[in-house]
Amino acid sequence: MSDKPEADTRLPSRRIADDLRASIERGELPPGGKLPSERDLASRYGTARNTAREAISILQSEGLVIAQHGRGVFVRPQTPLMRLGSNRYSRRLRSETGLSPFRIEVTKQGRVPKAECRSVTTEPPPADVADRLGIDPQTPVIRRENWYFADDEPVQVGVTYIPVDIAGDSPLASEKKLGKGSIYARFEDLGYPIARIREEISARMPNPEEMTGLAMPPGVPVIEVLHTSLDEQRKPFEVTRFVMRGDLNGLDYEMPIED
Amino acid sequence: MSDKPEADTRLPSRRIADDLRASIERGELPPGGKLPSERDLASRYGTARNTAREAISILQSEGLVIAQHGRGVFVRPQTPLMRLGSNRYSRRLRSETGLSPFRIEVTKQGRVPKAECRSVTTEPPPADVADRLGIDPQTPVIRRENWYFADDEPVQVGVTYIPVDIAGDSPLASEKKLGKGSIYARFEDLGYPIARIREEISARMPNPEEMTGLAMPPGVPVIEVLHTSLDEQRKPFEVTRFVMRGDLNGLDYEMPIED
DNA sequence: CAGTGGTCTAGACCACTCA
DNA sequence: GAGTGGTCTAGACCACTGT
Repeated sequence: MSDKPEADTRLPSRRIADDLRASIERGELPPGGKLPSERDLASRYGTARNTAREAISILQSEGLVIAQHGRGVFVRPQTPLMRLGSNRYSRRLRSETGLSPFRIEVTKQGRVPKAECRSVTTEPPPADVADRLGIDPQTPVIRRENWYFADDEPVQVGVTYIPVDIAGDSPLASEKKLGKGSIYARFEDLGYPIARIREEISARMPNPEEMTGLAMPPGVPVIEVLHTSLDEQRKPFEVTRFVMRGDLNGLDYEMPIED
Repeated sequence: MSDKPEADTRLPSRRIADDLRASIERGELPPGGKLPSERDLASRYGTARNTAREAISILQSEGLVIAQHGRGVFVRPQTPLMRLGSNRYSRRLRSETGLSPFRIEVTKQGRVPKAECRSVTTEPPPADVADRLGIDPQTPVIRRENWYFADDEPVQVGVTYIPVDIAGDSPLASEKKLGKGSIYARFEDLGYPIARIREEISARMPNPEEMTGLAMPPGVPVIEVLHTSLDEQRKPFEVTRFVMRGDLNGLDYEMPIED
């Protein structure tokens, strides 16, 4: 009856993927819910198991589902993003709470924050960092590598580069605790109050090291932020490269229009 | 002789992927260069073709290579990113050049910019947009959909939402040309000079519509920017959601530290 | 036309999880 | 031990690109 039934020209793998995606979007498969097994899908659609598997890998690359060996394939639960804001650097926030914005954000989500300085070394900086610092790429600088966790899950890494003639033998150059307030309180001690920031943002897929280091599920990009701190004379005194899991982090800037 | 030769415990597909990735990183396979064919790799490594194919799909999901049907698999050439900056909204830049920052950036790269307003409608906004505008999600607003191209390649989409009581029957509410200067010149005409902006940034994999609309290669994320324009009383008067190809676009903010 | 990637089949064995 | 995903094989046919 009615229209002539158009043949479904879609490939079997696409058809399975489309059906599953629709189920997810309609909410029939809720976040955290379990998809049918590969063997199940294959027999239901009358295909080989590999074809059902291909369908799932499409959804995986879209970041919609996550497979767990021996358990099943699950709809990726939507964790609310941590919103790192431009107020991250606010002096008032720093002194009022005594907490870093990272700790505030994570705590707000009911998770337990942890930050850890994994290494402090002296070495020549990458070319883009040297450029932002306005120095020669051969000149060694202090390099501090920081890891940030929520409930012991790694969520971002920050690598900070500081010219040696600025850090001197201050706490910034040593592996010991930085002391009260954030790293920017130490820069202030040294006569470099933070007055302006520049943040260059890009998104890309993680490389294998980031994939394991940040325990990234497939189908999730990273956000890379190249941060530069400027003092009142607009002189750069510190550059940090942040790499963050894109499924857990976001950015939130509010700023005046200048000119 | 020497050490006992440790067995290579890596899976065949990983081994092939690792070898190819190393070749790319060493520059033996330069950007734009062609990888060996799948059948080639399979026979070289003594595996089935599917295994070589799996290796390539790993590199593809890392955004390192791009496959072209009937031609081969190629190392993804690195196009320089367009850096959209906070100066995007600068009044001075607007009046000095008469060009939008998008046009300036694309032209700087030796490509031909094109912007096109694809539709202007009136409808209820998405929940997050209504929230930023401080209005009820049921209230219809003006919706303007803009597409941006470089050399006729789509690079980003922007969907702008404007409360009806602000747009009125001004050019903002019609499909006609907006006139000299950018859209912000029109808001200024209406008594809404842009004084501050808020930009909320996230990264994710494209959904199927974005994939086709922006002609996205696999293994490339999108950057989503939820932009809010505020007037001198910090009243929001416009929200735009930008979705940009992550392999062609980046952001560049410079701002003062407030407080 | 030959060569390429895209999709699929029908099996197989392994590693992991959970009752 | 039953059920799950992870990997692999050895084929097949198709669609697309080049000459």
